[in-house]
Amino acid sequence: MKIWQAVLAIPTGKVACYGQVADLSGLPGSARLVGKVLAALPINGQYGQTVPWYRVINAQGRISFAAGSENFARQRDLLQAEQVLAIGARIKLKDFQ
DNA sequence: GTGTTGACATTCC
DNA sequence: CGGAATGCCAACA
Repeated sequence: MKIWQAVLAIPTGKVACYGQVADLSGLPGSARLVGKVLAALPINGQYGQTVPWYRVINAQGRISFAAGSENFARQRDLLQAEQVLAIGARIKLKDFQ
């Protein structure tokens, strides 16, 4: 199972932290991989589907991008569109994992 | 085949 | 609560 495949496995309306994605990929403890791979891999459906990279957040329930960056805003919007409520900059992992 | 690169997690102050 | 230090391995040139 590749990283991006694990990301594809995240159901709509839910989120996963990097550690969970790494675990699903069979790589526990390799959370950095996830970020690296997400940055390098298809954001544009090159594997036949769009990779929901925006459903992947860090263990603190926050977006990994710098607040105020365009990617941050885009991810936050996409998550809201999936009914993932964010309190301030925090997402309720407890309710969405 | 080798080396570099990270969108992090976890633990320990 | 937060900051620092460490480990991790796939993707890419």
